[in-house]
Amino acid sequence: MDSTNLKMLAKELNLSISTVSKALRDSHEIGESTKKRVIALAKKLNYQPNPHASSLRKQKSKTIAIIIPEIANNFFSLAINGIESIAQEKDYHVLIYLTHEDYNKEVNIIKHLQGGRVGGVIMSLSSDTKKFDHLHELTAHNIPIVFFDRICHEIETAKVTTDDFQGGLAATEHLIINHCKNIGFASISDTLSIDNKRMQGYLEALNKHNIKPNKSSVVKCTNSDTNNYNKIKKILSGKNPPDAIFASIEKLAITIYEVCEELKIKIPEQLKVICFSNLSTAHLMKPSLSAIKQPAFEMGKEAASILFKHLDKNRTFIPNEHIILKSTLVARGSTLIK
Amino acid sequence: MDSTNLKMLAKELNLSISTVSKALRDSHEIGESTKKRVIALAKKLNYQPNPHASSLRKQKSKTIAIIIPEIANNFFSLAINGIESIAQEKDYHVLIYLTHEDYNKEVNIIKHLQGGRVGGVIMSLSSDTKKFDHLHELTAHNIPIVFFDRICHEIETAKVTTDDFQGGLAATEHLIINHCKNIGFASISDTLSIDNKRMQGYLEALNKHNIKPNKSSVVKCTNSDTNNYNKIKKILSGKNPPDAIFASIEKLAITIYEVCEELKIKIPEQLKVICFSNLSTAHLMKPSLSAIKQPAFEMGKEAASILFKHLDKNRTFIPNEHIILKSTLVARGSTLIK
DNA sequence: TTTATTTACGAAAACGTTGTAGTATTTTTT
DNA sequence: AAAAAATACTACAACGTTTTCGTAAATAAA
Repeated sequence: MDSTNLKMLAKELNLSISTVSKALRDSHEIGESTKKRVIALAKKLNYQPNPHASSLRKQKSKTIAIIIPEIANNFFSLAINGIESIAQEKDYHVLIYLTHEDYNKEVNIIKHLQGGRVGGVIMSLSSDTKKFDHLHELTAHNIPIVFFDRICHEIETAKVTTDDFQGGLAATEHLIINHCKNIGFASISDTLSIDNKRMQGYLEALNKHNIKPNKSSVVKCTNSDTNNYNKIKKILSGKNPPDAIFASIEKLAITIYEVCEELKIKIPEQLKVICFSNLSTAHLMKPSLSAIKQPAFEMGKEAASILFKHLDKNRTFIPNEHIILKSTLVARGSTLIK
Repeated sequence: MDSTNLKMLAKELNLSISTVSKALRDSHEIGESTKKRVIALAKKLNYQPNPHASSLRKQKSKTIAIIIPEIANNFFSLAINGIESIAQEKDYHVLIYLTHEDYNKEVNIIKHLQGGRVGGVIMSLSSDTKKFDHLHELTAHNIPIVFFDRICHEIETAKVTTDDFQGGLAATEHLIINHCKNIGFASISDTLSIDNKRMQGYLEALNKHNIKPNKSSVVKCTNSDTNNYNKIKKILSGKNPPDAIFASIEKLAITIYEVCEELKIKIPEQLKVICFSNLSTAHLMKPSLSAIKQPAFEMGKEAASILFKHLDKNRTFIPNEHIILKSTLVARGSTLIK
């Protein structure tokens, strides 16, 4: 790291370090001709200011952290894309942390960030996060958090989600309209707000159409794929199996497809499937997967915009605000009446 | 950012800053009882060292950058997963940058990193990168780069790929064995080494089986999906269309599926398709997609391990080394003889 | 007992920036 | 012509660490 610094530029130009620093930041205190000389040499020597020195001095870092449960998932990678697009534009840097749905990892990551490595955080909760002390602590250290999708109501800040209740309602009504009578719901978490909202939408749809919810049709899934596989298999091979399942997340729909393959259950004839999903190959699946598609990219953009807006103004407290973007139902083969 | 720092700890404990600093890093210069006192208070006050100060002083940052063309792609997100798993273990932080296959963005990102924000870089080239000055410059600034998948031969360093030639050979032979006579190749880039290698494997397979390569069967694709769509459509609707296509990357196979849907070409009956892919839903597609599957997660892990090994030893120069991991052919419906 | 050596700490100088508080000039105002 | 203000710079003190170099006191070796 023996790269050019202000000192070297100053010596070369016979100027003081302060003058060079100010010239590069286009201060009015510096004469035009000097500015030009400085900028020319800086360019020639490919000067890049040392970000650590700068962050230390200014006590802020033009860096944010994204904390998400996983990355091999279209929703989250699209959201990252959205965040990154704004970050690149605003000249911010993006650190990425994965919790792998593990509360302890989430806590560790957050603790680490208390040191001031980042100016702010954009995050989506791990599915087994039930306590929020670590998040309170972070905001107490003046590091703002903006939540997207898997938000935390306990923290006063900005939150970006889609209309999950509406989505759950629409998905379930779509199934009802397509003649399903015994509709199951596959959930991922008891605590996650989005999961609850989706389930409430589901229940509301049943209620609206005078279908009384069958308690055994709600499959509480976990982070273990094999576990989920077995649970779903049990339900689908039991007596009085559902004729449709609305899955809270894409991963569960995949598992449902796999179980159906093993059990030779035909989708959509015997079982209709719909889920929240951003799969790019949903339309090429067998059968093509009906989905509630979230504007993942826009959600990322929105969350990032809000965060940067506050960081740029040195506001470390972000008031409560709930941005709700619309998701859209894309009906495909998996819910088709045959 | 008014978090506890060494000064506060020192004052509280009636010790000097140096003593506290040394105690926290378990220096032999400090007595056991003092160490305990310091550590206890640090824990109580939730002390996190300021990473900027530390990086500035030590002239290294426990941070690396991942530079990749895109993220909404299973291969790259799995690779990130692999990198992150090692980073978390080694207590490194990971910055992420996307080039969106744009050479100019790649150059800008690299230039930015010259300031010393990161200790090293793990990257996969953009598909339109033909010049490598920016990369040479970065290594000249003592910031090592480890390449994975889309590697750059011009830079002397470690590179992690799969056996792309073998993969191309295997994929093509698989098609030949399945009675294909007129096999096309869909490429993404003239310059990308992996693409070339895969194509060479393809050509070698043809040669080995005495099939003379049909020049018009090599589709040179770009970064524009619609462009690719049209090119593929043209070939498939022209006269003497291929009876199989081997696509260099997954995205192109998706496009082929889409074109076939429009043209009502049946896969695999009329056209067999195989590609390099890490799609998690390949087995659920219609038809299920035959693929050369790369060990993306392991590639990321490997690249990260090599980089961290050097960084931990303060070696900024990484000697040439080419790690070649095995990819595996997974034959599925899209190449089945019917 | 005297001289080394070890132990346990502290003072101070970096690291590269940025921002405040000067200070000579020059220019403008009275 | 004197006073005020603007211009174009420089010196220096932070920011929070880490590390080198001291240095007393305690212990060991001579």
